Amino acid sequence: MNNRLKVLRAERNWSQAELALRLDVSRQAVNAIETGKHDPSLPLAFRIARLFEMPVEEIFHD
Amino acid sequence: MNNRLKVLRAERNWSQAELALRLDVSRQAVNAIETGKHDPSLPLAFRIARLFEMPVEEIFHD
DNA sequence: ACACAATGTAAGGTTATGTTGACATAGTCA
DNA sequence: TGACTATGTCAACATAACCTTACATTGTGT
Repeated sequence: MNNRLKVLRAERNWSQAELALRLDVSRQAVNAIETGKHDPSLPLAFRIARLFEMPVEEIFHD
Repeated sequence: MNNRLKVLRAERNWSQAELALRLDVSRQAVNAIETGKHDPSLPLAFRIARLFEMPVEEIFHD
């Protein structure tokens, strides 16, 4: 699973810590997703999509 | 996470076993998702969406 | 150069997701 | 009735996801 998290975050000038806070996960969890270490759970993927106000499919691929 | 799997499957007259085959998971995994025992992983959610040819958001809620 | 913020990474743990195998129940059909 | 299908469920297990704590590295600004 590829994702555009890093770009979307950069567009908003958020740090990983800031994003983590908004998603209610640890900064390391955000980092792990961005660096492709693992995929988010479905509920977390939905929280991410809602936060960036776009469909899940526009953030995650493959 | 709520989902419309059971309905979508019924619309196509597929058994859980048939759906499981198409998704390349066990029948029990399909059953567990339908009965709300757990959420699918993000990759599996994408496979489901692709199979039913609709956005992830139209199948899963909450 | 120095301090500090941001990011990457690692170890060790808990919970979630998915597997196989097995069994119970209800419905269908020859 | 007896065989078969679909569904729900359980147990035991493996791996993935996510957590915390901690430390290393990289980037930024004075």
